[in-house]
Amino acid sequence: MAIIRNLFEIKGAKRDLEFTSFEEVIVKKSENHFLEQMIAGLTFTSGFDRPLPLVSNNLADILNSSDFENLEIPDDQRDKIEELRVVTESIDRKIISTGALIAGKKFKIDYLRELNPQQLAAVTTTEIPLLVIAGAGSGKTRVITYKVSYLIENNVDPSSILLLTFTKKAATEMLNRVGKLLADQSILNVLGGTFHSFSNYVLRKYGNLIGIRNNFSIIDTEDAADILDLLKTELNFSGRKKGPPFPRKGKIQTILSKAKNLELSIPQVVRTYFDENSEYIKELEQMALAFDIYKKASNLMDYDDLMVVLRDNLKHNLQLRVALQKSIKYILVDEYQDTNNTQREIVELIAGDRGRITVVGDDSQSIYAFRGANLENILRFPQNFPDCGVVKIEQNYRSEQGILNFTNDIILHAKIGFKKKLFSQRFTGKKPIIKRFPDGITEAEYIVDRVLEIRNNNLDFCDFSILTRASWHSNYIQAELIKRKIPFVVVGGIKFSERRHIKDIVAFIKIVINPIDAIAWHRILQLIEGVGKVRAREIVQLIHQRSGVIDFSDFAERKYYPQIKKLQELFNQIIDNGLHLFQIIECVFEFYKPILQQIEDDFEVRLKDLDVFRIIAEKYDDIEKFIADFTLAPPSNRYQDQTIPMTDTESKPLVVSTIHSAKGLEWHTVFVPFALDGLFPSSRSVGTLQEIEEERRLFYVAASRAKENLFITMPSYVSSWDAVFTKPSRFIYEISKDYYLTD
DNA sequence: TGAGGGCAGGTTTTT
DNA sequence: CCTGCCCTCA
Repeated sequence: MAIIRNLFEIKGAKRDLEFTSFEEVIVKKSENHFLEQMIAGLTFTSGFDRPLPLVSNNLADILNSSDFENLEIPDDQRDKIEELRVVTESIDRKIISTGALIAGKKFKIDYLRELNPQQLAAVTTTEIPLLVIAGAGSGKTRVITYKVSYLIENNVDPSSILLLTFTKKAATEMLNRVGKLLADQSILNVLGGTFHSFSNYVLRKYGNLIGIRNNFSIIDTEDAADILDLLKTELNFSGRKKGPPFPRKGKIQTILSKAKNLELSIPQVVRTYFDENSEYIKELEQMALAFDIYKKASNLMDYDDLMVVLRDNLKHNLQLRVALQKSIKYILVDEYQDTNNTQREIVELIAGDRGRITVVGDDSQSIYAFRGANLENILRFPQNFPDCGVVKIEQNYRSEQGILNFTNDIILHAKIGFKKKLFSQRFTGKKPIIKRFPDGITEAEYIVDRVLEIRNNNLDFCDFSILTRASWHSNYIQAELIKRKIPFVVVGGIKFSERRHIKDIVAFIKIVINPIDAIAWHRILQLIEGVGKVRAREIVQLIHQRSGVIDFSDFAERKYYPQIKKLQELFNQIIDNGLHLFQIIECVFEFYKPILQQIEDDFEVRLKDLDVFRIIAEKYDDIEKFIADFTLAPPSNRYQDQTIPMTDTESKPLVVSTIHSAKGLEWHTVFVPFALDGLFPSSRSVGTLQEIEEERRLFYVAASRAKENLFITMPSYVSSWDAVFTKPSRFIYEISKDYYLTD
C-alpha cells in the first residue's frame, strides 16, 4: 500500500489510492516494468480520481467494455438540443440539389463539367441567402472560387464582392485561383480578406464617418496584456488584498476579451469561467473601463475592437451601413462555423434584407469555441434567413472510403449538427488502424517505422503528418524523428511576429506612424538601461501632453539621458525627413542591434530574423499598410523553422502539428498518437456536454485529414503531474469495430 | 531599478 | 512537479 502511494508521489499524483494486495516492491518508476504494467492496469474515470482495473492488456478486449460515466445533461440543455435538432432537420425542405447556368450565356469556365451537381447548385444560386454545408474534403475552396468566378462572368463588378475568410492565406489562395480560372486581373478588386483585415479597411476608409482617427495602431494579444498590466499597477490592484491574489495580466486579458467575444458582462464571464477570481469583479470592471479609455487615448485598437467597433457602427450608424451596402452587393463567408456572434452580425448587417449572401462551412469541424466561435451561427442560419436555400455537399474527393466510414461514424455520435454522410469513389478495403503500446517510446518507434515503410511507395516525408491534441503529445515522436534523422517541421509554436525582437522593431515603426502609441513607447523605452516601468510611464505621459512631439530635454539631468536623446534624434530624423520604409528600418536596426546584443545571448540567431523582417518589408512602400498587414496577418507563422534537423535536405519535411493547426490540410498518411482518455478528450474538456462535443469534432477533424492511411495510437499509460491516463479515448469506444483494425 | 522567493497555472489559438 | 510571473525588498 505504501509503495503505491509512493509511486504516485513520484509521478506527482497527490491522491490517496486504496489497494490491498501489492507486496513490497522497491523500485524507481523508470527501472521497473512490473510497476508500469501495474499502472497500466489502472484507469481513471472522468474525475481521474477513482482507479478502475482495466479488463485486460489487450486493446480489443479493453474496447469491448466501456465504463464511462454518462454526463448528466441539465433540462434546459436538453431542450436546446431538441430545438436545434428541429432547426437542423428543417433544412430538408430547403435543399437545392442541382443548379443551372444562366441560359444562352457563354462562359469561359465549363461549370457543368468541372463541378458536381451540388457544387454547381452552390455556385449558381446567387440571389438568395445560401447555406453551403461542405463536408470535409468535399471541395469547399472549389465552390468558393468558382462562385466568385461565376459572379464575375455574370458581369458583377468584382469590387462589389466581399469574400471573408479566417486567414489571409485562405483569402489570397482563393483569389489567386479565381485569377487563374478567369485569366483576368479584375479579381484584384475583389474585397477579400479576413474579418479583421476587412474591418481594418473599413474603419480606416470611413474613419471620418465613424469618428475615429484613421491612423490607429492595431495591438495584439500580448500588447493588450501589457497595457492591462500597466493599468493594474496604476490602479493599485496588485497584491492580495482579499484572500486570493488579483489575476495576472494574461488572465485579465482573457477575461475582458471573452466578455467582448461572447457578448457577456464581466461578472457573467468571471462567474462562469473564472469563479476563483469572483472577489475582484468590481476591479475587473474598472480595468475594462480604464482599458477602453487608454486605447482611445493612445489611438489603439485590439482584435476585439476591430470587430465590435465595426459591428456597432453598422448597427447604429446609418450612413456607414448605407455606404457599405451600396458598395457591397455579394457576400461570401468561408468557415462560417467558426464565426462568433459579432462577426455574424457584421455579415448580416451588410447583407441587409437583400439576401445575396453565401455562407460555407461544416458544423462538424467547429473547433474554436474556446475563442468565441459559436456553432449555432451555422446551425441557425436557416432560422435567421427563413427563405434561404441549403446545399449539402457530401461527395468527398480526399479520402479513401475506409477512412470515411470511420470518420462518418465518429460524427454520428454528435448530439447536434446537420446530418451528413460523406462518400468517396475510392474504395480499396483498407481500414484505419488503432494500436496500443507499452509506452510512448515504443509508440514513437512504431510510428516512425511505419513512415519509413510506407514511404517506400514512392512517397515523400511531406506526405505524412503527426497530429496531436496538445503540442507536447508529440515529444517522443520528435525525439525519435531526430534520432533517425528524418526532416520534420513543427507547426505552431511561437510565431515569427511574436518573437521579442521582432515585436521591438515593430514598436519602433508603430511610433513613426502613431507617435502617441503608448504601448509601443513603453516597449522601446524599457529597452534602455535605467528606464523601467515607472520612468517609462512618466516619459509617455510627457509625450501625450505634447501630443506626440518627441522632446526629452526635461530629463537632461538623468543618467540615462544620452540614451533617450539618441532615441529622440532617431525618431525626429525619421519623421522630419519623411524617410522611406527601408530607410527607417535601417536606422532602427542601427539603433537596436547593440541593445539586442546586450539583452540576448543568442544574438546571432535573432539577427537572422531581422534580415527576414527586412526582406518582408522590402515588398512594401506604404509603411502603414505594412504594419497593418504584419499585425493582422503575420507572415510565415506556420512553420517553426529551427526544428528541422538538417540532414536530408532534398526531402520535404514531415509535418508535426496540433490538430487545430491542421484544419483544412490533408496528408497521405496521418498518425494520431496519445489517444488516451484525459488527453484526448482533454480531462479539462469533459465537464460539460459542449466541451465533449467539441473534442469529438476535433477528433473528427484529425481523422478526416487522412487520404489513404490513418493510425490512431496510444501508450498504455501517460502520467502527468496530477493524474495517470490509461484508457483509450472514449471516442474510440463509440466507433463500430467494423470500421477499424486493432493490429 | 534589479534580484530573489512564493505561488498560480498547467490544451487548443486562423485575428 | 516545474515554469514563469509577480510581488517584495534592498
